[in-house]
This record gives sequence, C-alpha cells and structure tokens, in this order.
Amino acid sequence: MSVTIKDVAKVANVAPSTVSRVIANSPRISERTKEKVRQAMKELDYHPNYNARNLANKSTKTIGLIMPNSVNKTFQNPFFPEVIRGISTKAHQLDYGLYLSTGQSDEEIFEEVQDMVLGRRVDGIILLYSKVNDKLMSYLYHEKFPFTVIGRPYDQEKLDVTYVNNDNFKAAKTVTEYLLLLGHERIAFIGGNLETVVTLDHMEGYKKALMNADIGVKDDYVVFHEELQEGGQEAVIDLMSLSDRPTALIVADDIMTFGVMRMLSEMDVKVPEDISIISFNNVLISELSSPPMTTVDINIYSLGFEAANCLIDQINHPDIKTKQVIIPHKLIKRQTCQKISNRSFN
Amino acid sequence: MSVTIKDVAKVANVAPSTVSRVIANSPRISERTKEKVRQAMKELDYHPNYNARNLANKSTKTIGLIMPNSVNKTFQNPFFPEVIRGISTKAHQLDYGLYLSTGQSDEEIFEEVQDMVLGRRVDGIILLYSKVNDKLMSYLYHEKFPFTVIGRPYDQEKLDVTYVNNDNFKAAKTVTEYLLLLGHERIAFIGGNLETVVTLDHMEGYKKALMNADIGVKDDYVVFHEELQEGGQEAVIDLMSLSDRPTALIVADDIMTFGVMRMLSEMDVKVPEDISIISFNNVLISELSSPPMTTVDINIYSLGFEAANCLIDQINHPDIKTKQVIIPHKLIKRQTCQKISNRSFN
DNA sequence: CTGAAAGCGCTAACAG
DNA sequence: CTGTTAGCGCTTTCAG
Repeated sequence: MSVTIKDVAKVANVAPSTVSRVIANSPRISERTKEKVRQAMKELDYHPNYNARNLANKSTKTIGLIMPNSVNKTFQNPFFPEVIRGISTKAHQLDYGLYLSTGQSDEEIFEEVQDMVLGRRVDGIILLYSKVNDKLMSYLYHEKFPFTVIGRPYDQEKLDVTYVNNDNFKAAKTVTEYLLLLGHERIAFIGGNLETVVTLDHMEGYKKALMNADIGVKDDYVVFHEELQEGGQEAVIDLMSLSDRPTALIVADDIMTFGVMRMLSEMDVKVPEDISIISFNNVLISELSSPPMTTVDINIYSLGFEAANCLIDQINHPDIKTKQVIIPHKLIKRQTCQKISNRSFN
Repeated sequence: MSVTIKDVAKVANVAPSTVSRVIANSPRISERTKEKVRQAMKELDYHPNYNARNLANKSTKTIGLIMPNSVNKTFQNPFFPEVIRGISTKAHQLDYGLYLSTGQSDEEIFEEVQDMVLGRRVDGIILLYSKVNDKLMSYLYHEKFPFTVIGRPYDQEKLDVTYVNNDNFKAAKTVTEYLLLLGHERIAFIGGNLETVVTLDHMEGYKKALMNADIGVKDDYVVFHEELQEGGQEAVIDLMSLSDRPTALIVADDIMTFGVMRMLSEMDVKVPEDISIISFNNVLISELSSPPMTTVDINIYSLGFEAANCLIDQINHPDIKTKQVIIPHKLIKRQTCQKISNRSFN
C-alpha cells in the first residue's frame, strides 16, 4: 500500500504524532526534527491521505459547485467555464478543491446536495445560478450550511444569504436609456428563463426606463425564451411579425444574440442600420459576431472569484455576517447600435 | 454532530455492522431487519459520511477531471462544458462524483494530480486534452493509476493507454478532399496549438489529401495559432496578404472560425462566394454564425460519455485490457462552402 | 518539545 | 442471519 505517516515516522525516528505536527507546521516542534521529518517525507515521497485527514479533521477543504439542471442546455453557455475559472483561481490560492454536481434534474441535484452536505463531502457550496423559489437554496439556508449564490435570492425572507451578483436592474435600465437616447422608442426585450432571477431584474430595469421616459410597455415587445440557441431565433420571428416592428432589441444573453442576428440576417434585416441590438454578458466570442455586438460586460470571472472568496470566508468564520457583493458591469460599445435612422423600415 | 451509523443501530436495535450491511444491501440480512434499519435511517435522515466510508473502503467513487492549463484561454471553449456534460451523465448513472483540477500552470497541475493519486482523492482520472510529451500522462502511466485520455497519446511507447478519440486524420483528409472536389486547389489550413495531438493529426490528414491529389503543400498555407479568439483573425491577415490568396480555409475549431469570419467580413471578403470555410467540432453556437458554418461534428458529448465509461470499467477491473475507442464524426454541411467560382478574386 | 493513546465513522473478517 | 472486534490513516488531547 501507499506510504503512511507511520512509515515516515519510522524513517525519521519519531512518533506519528510528530509527523502530523510537522505537516501542520506546528510551532512547537524544533527546527531540527522538522527538518529530519521533511527529509523523510521527501525520501518516501509521502502524500497525506485525504480521506483519513478529512475524517479526523471534519473538514474536506473542498467546495461543491452546483450547476443548473442541464435538461435544457443552459449549461452550454460559455458563461460557465468562465465562472468556474474564477472560482478555480481563488480556490486554488487557498488550497481548496472543487467538486462538481452531476445531477440532471432538479430532484437528482437535490438528492446529491443533501448527500454532499450530510455526508460531509464538501465544506461549502456555490450555486452557479439563481432562480425563484429554489428548494435547494431553502434547504441550505435552513441547514445553516455555508453557501453562496451567484446571482441573488428572490424571496424576501432570505435576503441575508451571501451572494455575488451584478446590478442587473441597473444594467438593463441603463441599456434601455441608452437606446432611448439614440432615438429609439420601439424597444423590445428578449429575456431568458422566467424562473431565473436575472431575467426578472432585467425586465424590471427595462420597464423602469421606459416608464421614466413616458413610454408604455408593450406586452408584445416582451418575450422570453429559455433555449439559448433556438430562443433568439424564435423571438425574432415573433417580434418581426408585429405590425410595428421594434427598432431596437435588448437581448438577455450573448449566445442568444447570435441566434437573433442569424435570423435577422436571414430576413435581410440589417444590423444596426435597420435595427439596433444590445446584449448582456460579454462572453469571449461576443466580439466575434458580425458586426461585433454591443453588450454589457458583467465580469463573469470576478463573479466566480468573489463567490469563492466569500464562501471560504464563511467556512472559516462560521459566525461572520453574510455578505452581498455587487460586481460592477460596463457597457461595451461595439457595432450593433446606432441612432435611429429615418429610413426606419416597415 | 451529524447522525452516525451507531445512532441508526441504536434506534433499530441492531449492531453497527448490520446497518453497514443494509447500506451495502448485503443478501445475508433478513428482509425484516433490513426494513427495520431502513426505517430508522429515514427517521434520523441518515446519510453516510463519505470520508469514513472512503477510508475504510480505500475507494472514493469519484473521478478527477484534468483541464488543460488555462494560461491561454483554451478553457473558454464551449467544448469543455459539453465533454463534461457527457462525463457527468455517465458518472451520475454509475454513482461516481466529479472532482475538478484547479491548477493554472503545468507545474501546478502536476502537483495537484500527484496529490490526488497518492492521497487517494480520486479513483481514476480523465485527461480532457492530449498534448505531445505530456509529463502528466507519463506519470499516470508509470504509476499504473487508472486514467483515460480524451484525444490520444502521442508517443509510440504509450499506445496502450485507454483513450477516446475521433479519427481526426481521416476527418481532416475528408474535409480537404471535399474542398478539392468543389474545385478548390488553394486550400489553407489554420491549425490550433502545435503541441496538441489533434492539431498534428489534422495537419497530416490535410497534407495526405493534397498529396493524393498531386497538389503540393505550400508552407505559407499552413498556419497555427493557439489563441482561439485572436488566432483566427491573425491567421486571416497572414493568409490574405499572400499574393495567391487561398480560396478555401480549413479551420481547427469553430470558435476560431468565428474569428476568421469576423475578419473576413471586415475585409469585405464574402463567404462562401469569395472563400469557402470548413471547420471542426460543431459546438452548439456554430450554427449561429452568419452564414452558418460547415463543420465536422465530432460528437463531443459522446467523447465525454465514453471516456467516463472506459475509466470506470478500468477502475472496476484493474486487469482489463486497455481500450481505444473512436467516436464517429460527421460532416455537417451548412453554408460556408461552395464550388469555386470563376470570379475568384485576387 | 515529543510520545502514547484515543477517536473520527465506516467496513470486514471472524465468530457464533 | 447478526454481533464483536480490529483496523483504514490521520489528528489531538494528555502526559511527561
């Protein structure tokens, strides 16, 4: 079998407990013995057994990542690799490992999380999404298990969970105002999954801006779709069939925007000449659309990085106050928006 | 503290070992006691402690996923969520968990893997990439630790590792032949990272097809780039500056193709009228380019699914023969290729 | 400053 | 069919 702490102890001529202390770098061990022990560890290529250590410590130094249910293909979104990259970086710095959920349906995921929590498989959890009335969040909340949400909780009574979010309301409002300033009045909104908090926040921001400008919210101009690929395309069909076609589109997600632009180009509607588009996320490919899309950079990497940071804080200081951090966003102007032109079609 | 096997034993009025047997669903326990114990487990909401169980079992039921070093941003590629989805599905079916590497540089990753292996943190490993002369692969190979590669080993002496791959040579060859049949002769190749086995295989296939057609391989027509976004764009600049511009492009990756098309459109080169493009992977967004790209579907999901399958087999039957599985690919014809036209520019 | 011993929660002989 | 006991490899009192 593998080399254990006892083997090291034997070689170094000390007790196992001493070796353990050296690993923990206890100050109560003399430099001389430390050196001796370290020597032995190198010699034997000793690596501590995680499970034994975790068991004795009641801590695993790993954090669980919960993906949204992958039944619809949201998981395809390059958003996820990027948040994970952020999380990963922080986790690595602080010597934490990452454990991934594998469930496909909400029930499977719930089961899984329960196992993680009660089975002490992870020290804390990051929810990579946030949706309304999430059973999972309620569960973690009531178990008082350390967790942080990317996005935000929806129910009022859970405002005190730790989360990392963008100001999506504000972002959507600003974006709408921007289009308004460019002279657009017929502005449509293509949102994502309605169960998702970010969608709701976007919509509120959109409505608010319109109201402030004394422009009524037209129901026909507000559509939702959870499918990233087909979603954008179908939405376009609906919107372009209206008698008073919109002159500007606010789209929930860059990937969806690709679909939107695809469909528009099929219909020979020119962007931005005939219609302006503005989108959210700024995933890496978003600059590669033709024309390159104007979008809101939400700093996905930082969302992940901060989430890991907050979670680990929470793990280390169980009585710490919960934290709510807002990652700044930024409008990235590229080439899908322009002042409304007189040659507005229809 | 949490509820343990002893608590359950007490409530059910049996010995801890009996409870353990019920968990394992041992046939040597009467249905009556099984029922009694299960009852108690529900009552107490018992969930076994993973670490204790892993320690006693010397097995963790979790598999390690090793990402490529994320220094360059290859990880952004939607390829990864999709392989992971495949892996995840199989893993979930067989009750395996997923553990993610977090290292950023090759050295960090190597350290990490060594810890995983020697520290018994995972039962097996999947390498999500394959590059030439990979230290990591050599390590796992010599440790005789269960692992499978997505892609294939490059060195001759390691042909007997278990891997899941596409026939990338053939795919590239076919694709080149296809362009040849469309009348193209000036066909350029834009490859990915040269350290990557798939790139090498693509290149070989490309050359082979040209040779078979008695067309010389022009060095200027073969360029490599590891950056997904900028890569495509830079490559286009190089190629379009040639006096005899290519009339067709073979691009290593869909995301890169977005960059290629972006740049081409900036230069007012029309696809496919002026230049044909064919790409690899068929990630989900690839159908959303304008025009939608012709690409080779490599069945990313299956790559992951099979890799998990092979690995778990290997874990359960350590003496099983290694396996090499080839996932079929398929040319997806969309709208970026056409017969060479007389109005060929330059 | 270091050693002995108990224990983390579960499994696996070995008895019976 | 079920209970007793001894570990799995590490940490942590408690002595000294």
